[in-house]
Amino acid sequence: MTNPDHNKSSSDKVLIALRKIFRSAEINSKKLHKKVGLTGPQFLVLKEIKIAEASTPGEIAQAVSLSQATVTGILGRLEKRNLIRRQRDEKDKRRVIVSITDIGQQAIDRAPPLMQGAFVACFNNLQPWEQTMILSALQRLHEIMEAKAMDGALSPNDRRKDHQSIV
Amino acid sequence: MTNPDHNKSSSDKVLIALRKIFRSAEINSKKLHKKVGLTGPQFLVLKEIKIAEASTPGEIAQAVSLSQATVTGILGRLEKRNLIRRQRDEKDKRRVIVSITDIGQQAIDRAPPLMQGAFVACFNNLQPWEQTMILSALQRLHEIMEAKAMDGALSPNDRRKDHQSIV
DNA sequence: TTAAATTCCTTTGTTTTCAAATCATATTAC
DNA sequence: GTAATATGATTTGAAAACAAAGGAATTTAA
Repeated sequence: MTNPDHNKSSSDKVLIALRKIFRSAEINSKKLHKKVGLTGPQFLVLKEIKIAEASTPGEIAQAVSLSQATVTGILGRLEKRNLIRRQRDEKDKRRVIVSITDIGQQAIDRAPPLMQGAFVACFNNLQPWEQTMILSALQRLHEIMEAKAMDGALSPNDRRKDHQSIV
Repeated sequence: MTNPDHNKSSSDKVLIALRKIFRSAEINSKKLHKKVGLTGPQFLVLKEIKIAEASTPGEIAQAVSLSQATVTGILGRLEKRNLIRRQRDEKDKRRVIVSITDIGQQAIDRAPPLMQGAFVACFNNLQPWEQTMILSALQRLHEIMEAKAMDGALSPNDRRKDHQSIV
């Protein structure tokens, strides 16, 4: 049967764990969409708009770690459903000011209990030290992956024949 | 002046950290595509086909933790470029046997040093305790995200149930 | 003051991803 | 032996994600 897990290196396991996490997140996002009407990324962006009062696509993109192009797409979907509005900044007409509508407010107020239900609850139930540990592990991992994204090729000598790169 | 960490909760930070990791992986995948001609998922699937000698879309999907539909899509792109071939199983005509071609072999042999080099190298340079910490944090996180409805549990290895999270 | 560079957003094109619907084939039940 | 069910793959439809190219507006430089 597949997935013998033995003879896998530590880094392989990390990548596999990441894949599973992403998959869980993805599947859950779809479920939420059916249940609440908002996908994970939509919720994330909408929430950012709410707490920032008003913002621009670029700022939102930075805040949530998405590309500007991606945010534009999400914004389009949110706008089509009147959850947000876009207005050209009068002072600097290159900029677009994004703000949340009443409907958006309601959506975001209604969503959290459902959204955060399990994950946030579970996570918050962890001991503080464990929360901290998870967070710093993720941040460390991100550092490593950014380093990797930078150069691309490095040690060609290190040719282990097994497995699984790139999440 | 966005993103002064606002009033983000610990779980928010975890989700953001995950987003950043995912983003790094995504960006890296695109770079690799330009350099090697294979995206991360394509490499992953192709490699699985190689080591499994021959397999079916369903088995591949399980092995790499992707849905069958997703694998079908990737397979289509790989087949179009003659990196793999598909043949109907004569015994059970519902099944499709996927196997790697010579061209696919070459592609996969050429890719690995570029694909894995940096991440694996960086990760392996960490102290063992740090590797362990990262891995267990990820596994813990995955548990949390998958937590819920552990009712019957089909097979011991394959537990996909109900999840709730965002990212 | 006009031309060039920069900034900000959107558009375009491709890939990845999923669920749900669909189609064909197998297996089981009656 | 046929009808119901199950299984495996694909198609469809939608969202997400990126880079790269494009259009407008602003800022800088000449």
